[in-house]
Amino acid sequence: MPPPAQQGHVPVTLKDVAARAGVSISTASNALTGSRAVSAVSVERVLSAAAELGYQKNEAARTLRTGLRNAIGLVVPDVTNPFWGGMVSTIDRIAAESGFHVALTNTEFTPQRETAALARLVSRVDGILLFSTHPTGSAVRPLLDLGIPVVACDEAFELDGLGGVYSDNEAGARAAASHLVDAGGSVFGILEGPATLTTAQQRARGFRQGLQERGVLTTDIHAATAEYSFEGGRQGIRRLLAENPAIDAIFACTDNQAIGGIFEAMDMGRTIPDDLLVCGFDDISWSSRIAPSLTTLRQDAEGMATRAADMLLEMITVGGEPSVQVFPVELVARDSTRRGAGGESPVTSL
Amino acid sequence: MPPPAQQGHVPVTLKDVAARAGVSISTASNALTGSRAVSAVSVERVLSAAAELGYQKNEAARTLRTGLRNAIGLVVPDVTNPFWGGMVSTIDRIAAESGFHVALTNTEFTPQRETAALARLVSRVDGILLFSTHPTGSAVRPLLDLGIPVVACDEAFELDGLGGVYSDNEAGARAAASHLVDAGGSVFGILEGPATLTTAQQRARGFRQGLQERGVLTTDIHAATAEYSFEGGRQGIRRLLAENPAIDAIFACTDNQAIGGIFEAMDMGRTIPDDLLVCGFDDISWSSRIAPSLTTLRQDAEGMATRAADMLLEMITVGGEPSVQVFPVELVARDSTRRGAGGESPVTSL
DNA sequence: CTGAAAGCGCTAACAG
DNA sequence: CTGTTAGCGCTTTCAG
Repeated sequence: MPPPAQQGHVPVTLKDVAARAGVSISTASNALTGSRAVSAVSVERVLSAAAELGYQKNEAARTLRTGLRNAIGLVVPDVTNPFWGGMVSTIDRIAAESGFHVALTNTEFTPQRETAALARLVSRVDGILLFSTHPTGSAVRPLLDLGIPVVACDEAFELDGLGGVYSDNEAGARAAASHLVDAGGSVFGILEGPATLTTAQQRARGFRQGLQERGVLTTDIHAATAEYSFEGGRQGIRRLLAENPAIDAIFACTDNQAIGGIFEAMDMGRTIPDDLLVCGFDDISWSSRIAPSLTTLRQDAEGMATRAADMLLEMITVGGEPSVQVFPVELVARDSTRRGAGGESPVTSL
Repeated sequence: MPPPAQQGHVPVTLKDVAARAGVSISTASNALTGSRAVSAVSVERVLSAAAELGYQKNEAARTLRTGLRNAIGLVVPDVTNPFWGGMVSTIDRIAAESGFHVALTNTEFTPQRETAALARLVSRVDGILLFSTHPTGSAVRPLLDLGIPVVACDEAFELDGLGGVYSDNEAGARAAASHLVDAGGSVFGILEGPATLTTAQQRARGFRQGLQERGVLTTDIHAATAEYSFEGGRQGIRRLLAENPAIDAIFACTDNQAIGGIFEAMDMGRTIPDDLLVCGFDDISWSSRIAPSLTTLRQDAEGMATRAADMLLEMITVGGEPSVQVFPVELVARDSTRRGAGGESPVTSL
């Protein structure tokens, strides 16, 4: 009968396992990793020795030797927002399937935390998935020079050697403009996002372009800047409507803003969609739940997260080349822009 | 003039820095870490050499030598749910302040992913914050035996040596019962959670107790099991109301369920709160946004996350003892249980 | 205050 | 198929 399994705080090393199995350290290692042929008997003995001792591979030692950390860094602005939360969930699942773990940093939109996270991650992960809110080359260039694969996601980031996975924000926003004109809008408000966010810039630009194409005059377009949040939307729309009471159609850069805006507008006595049309961007799950349900541009969050994770893992494991991929978005028309008749939710791909 | 800074994929080691600074490796190390007194001149030379070469400390080597990983594992069921998302955000902030990074795993409520995550985390982190949905000692006991600090959070988990941070679920649910009776409920429905979740058990038990204390007969209490999600709530309430149309008050174990339930009930033609009173649990941000706003039991998510992270970091860094801490919850009465007059949102601490 | 050297646990040559 | 051995880069004795 074998002695009792190793307990307590003294770590069990490969040496212990080898000794108990009566083989050399390298045979024990190879039996465990399978990187070299080992006789069935030895494998069996090593495996049971490891199990009896409760052996746990020391990842730090393996990393030091091989240079592989089996970890990816994930830098996002706000996991509380279901748009990013869902992507985090997808990425975590894919990483886990490949045996990678995810080192998460939530920056809360601050450049300091983003920069700090990047610096901290350098020597701890094999690659980084970056949802940047302050895309400065100076923080990312060094990573690339160090040979660390980086894939930017959601927020566009132009840099040589950087992978990218984005939505077609401009096309989506143009479609929003056209849809709001069709729905009966005549004086327009834009709830823009913070200036550092490329998604905010692209969506605002696309929306203006779209209105212009439909012949709307610049004097009938008003804008306010607001945080990418429910509260940001409330405040933004309050300012917008206070300064320009004639506004009868609003485009918000995110659903969170749009929903905050809807609630604020209703509190101000507006009726949606009759007094005010509202269109968001993202299609978070809550958008179809609130009343009135929110017309929005659906991003393929799942698809983008999957592509970004796959691209990064390929860059890490087989030296895959970074590429830039743009995902189409689709207009989901709901009650917030549907005057008169109710009905189903038609979806238009762009 | 010094040669150009090191670029490219060849990693810069401490040896390189020491050579360039003209000091020994140990002096370079001490200059960087400050663990031993070093002359001002040497410090200066080492620091500038490190900066010029773009030196990045190799964390794996440091970990191998010191045994410190400066990482905590965070295992949660669903980051998409703002209740957990918010806690993840808080924990990440606190960890980052102490120089720790967070290895996140999203289990999506599956025991396999939880077990796998725990196994993968053992040799990669200094401690684990566990939001378990399948609290089995067999997965956690080994971690404790290995000397890895573990703090359970949200879902109660009884095990020697395990830290714990929980809400007082029973007291909260009792308060919900009393509140629903006061609000005019007479036939009650419970939207229970999955049986493996201790929060679900505690809340259901507390609610039944509370009803009993108020003299409600067992025959007037009906229950259905549902996932902790919006869709789970929809389905659960549909079954509940189909089988027991007399139900006029519902207690859901989570706000997500409650909100799904409200929407489903309204789709079924019920008016809330007049036909049906609804009370949730959590107080996620959306609960105050929907119409009718949701009466619920507010958990101190921020406080719990802070306490859990602090406790874990103390256990890791100064050998702090694990303890079990229960946070009070408070009833937030809103429109979903307020028949007749509208008004503000009174809050009752328990 | 500084340097030389040991060694953390593992993998991957390099011999058998 | 197996064993011996040389480090991966760092921190930390141990000697000056």
